Amino acid sequence: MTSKNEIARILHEIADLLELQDVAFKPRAYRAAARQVRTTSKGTDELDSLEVLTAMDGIGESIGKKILEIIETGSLDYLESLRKKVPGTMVELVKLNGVGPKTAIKLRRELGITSIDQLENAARDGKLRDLDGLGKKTEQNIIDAIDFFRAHQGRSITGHVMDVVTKLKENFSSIEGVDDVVIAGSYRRGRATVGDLDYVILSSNPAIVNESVINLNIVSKVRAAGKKKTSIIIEQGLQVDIRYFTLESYGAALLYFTGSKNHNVKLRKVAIDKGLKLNEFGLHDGETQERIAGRTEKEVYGALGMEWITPEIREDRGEVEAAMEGRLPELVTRENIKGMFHVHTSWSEGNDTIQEMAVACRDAGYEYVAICDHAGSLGIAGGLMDDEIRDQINKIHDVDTKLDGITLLTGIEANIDSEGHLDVQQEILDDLDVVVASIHTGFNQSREKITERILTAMANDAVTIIGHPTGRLLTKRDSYDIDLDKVFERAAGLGTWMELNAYPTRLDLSGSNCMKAKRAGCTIAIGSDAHDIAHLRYMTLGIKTARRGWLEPGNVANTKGVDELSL
DNA sequence: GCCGTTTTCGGCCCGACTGTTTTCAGTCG
Ligand SMILES: Nc1nc2c(ncn2[C@H]2C[C@H](O)[C@@H](COP(=O)(O)OP(=O)(O)OP(=O)(O)O)O2)c(=O)[nH]1
Ligand SMILES: [Mg+2]
Ligand SMILES: [Mg+2]
Ligand SMILES: [Zn+2]
Repeated sequence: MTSKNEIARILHEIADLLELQDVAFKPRAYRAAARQVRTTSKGTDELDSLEVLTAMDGIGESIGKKILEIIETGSLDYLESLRKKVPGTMVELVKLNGVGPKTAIKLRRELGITSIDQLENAARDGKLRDLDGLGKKTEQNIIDAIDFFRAHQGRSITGHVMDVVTKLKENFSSIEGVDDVVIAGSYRRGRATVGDLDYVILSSNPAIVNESVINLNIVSKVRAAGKKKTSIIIEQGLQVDIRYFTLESYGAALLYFTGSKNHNVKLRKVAIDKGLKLNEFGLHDGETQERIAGRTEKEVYGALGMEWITPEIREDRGEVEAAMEGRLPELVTRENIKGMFHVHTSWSEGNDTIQEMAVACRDAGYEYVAICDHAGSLGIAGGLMDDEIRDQINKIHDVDTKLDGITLLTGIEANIDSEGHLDVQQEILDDLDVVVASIHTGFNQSREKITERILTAMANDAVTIIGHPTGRLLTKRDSYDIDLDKVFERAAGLGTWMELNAYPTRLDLSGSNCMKAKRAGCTIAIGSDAHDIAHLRYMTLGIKTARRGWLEPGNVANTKGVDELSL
């Protein structure tokens, strides 16, 4: 059976191909439908009737029937016919900065160009400058865009840019005439990866400030620089977008630049329905254009009839409706987090001793920490063999007795083998407080097989947490193929916790998967997976991800006190 | 292609910057 992700991928591809034929509005409709399919809490097997499908927002008769065809036959005639009309490589073209659907279509029509390689040859041969609407500058811009695309494509891991974000803020703040600097965009929303960094700068003299900004020595390229916004490239090809605003617009500006785009569009529709107009300068009367709100985000939301919405959930996934009806959830916060699961020490491949890790957790304000080093029977490098785990249990008890102010829990990160069994003696597992069971091998097994491995692992009473349940490594490796709906349902029944692994390259479960897990009735344990005390700070990413999944304190195991854990 | 407590047809968010153009299209945020 075709998975929801695969159906969504097909709908996306249709949108891309339609866009490259200059079809209006349909691409948006297909993308909206794809989003619905990807995020629905219904299982694929429930999507087998037109009634169910068309009941979903953004899915009508036409797309509904196409989804049915995909589910029933595994393919889609409409997609095949589109693929015949538009070469697949053409979607590369619009990934280039400055090249959109109109240009791509023109390039194909006038010069037969359908790939980046062909475009590069034509540009270097000076063939683009004579096209209607293009010129020498555009030709050079396209050459630059191709170079840039090849050198640095892709998004950045949020945990890896945290220091850059702080440094930039300091840089901008120290410029004469800058009154405030706020990081907005996907970073403020707490996404696991960011496409760029977006800053709102408060200033009554943007012209002078902008001059200083583009002359900072961190700037490697100025993409665009105008009176109200500027876009620069800094180290490693990271793009930084800046918008300048004044106080009366500051809230509306933050709202706009924090996004998401879908959230913005939804708010603007709400405004229209009320006879108003929302832009980044404020909320305005539709007729007189008089400003109604704009100084703070709260003021704008309020004037639209809503409570203030926390940035992490501004994704148009029901938060606008919830805010209008006054039923926004109270999301988990750092203050709610009492304990730390899943840290590594020098006993396996961590950098710090049990004692050092425990002290760092205590000083960070946690009441307990579960030491969960790698088990090694499956050949995991640096992992502990059974006798070493026994020794470590004694050591952990030892440190726990001697150290005040924090409780140490014994634990292990055991490996789920290709049959779903764990690579640690059952007797030991039964003794441990916290058993994290993770898949570290056999990623290429079938969806059925991998799902079955996890279900088998969960059937083991000793297992507390399923570690990084999808196995994704951000920007490196996709998740293995797994039926999460099934896993969540079983986990909810058994009381097994799902990990939200807070390590920057994982953040697994993702926010949207946390949301599904919550709806299924699961408890989520935020695991730091720290291999060094310096990694403990990444818990903030884990908490933001949990908030993105609409998790409330009651959904998160770490909010329990050590006596309430019932391990 | 989807949608509708003002609509079943006619909208679909709104604005800044660039490069090309003699008044604005295209792209991007
Ligand atoms: N109203 C409106 N706002 C937009 C649009 N595109 C972007 N924005 C706003 C919302 C975005 O969060 C914000 C920054 O744009 P970005 O392209 O940097 O997106 P964002 O940071 O959300 O994601 P990213 O990780 O950078 O890909 O600008 C748009 O088409 N319409
Ligand atoms: Mg951004
Ligand atoms: Mg941006
Ligand atoms: Zn692991």
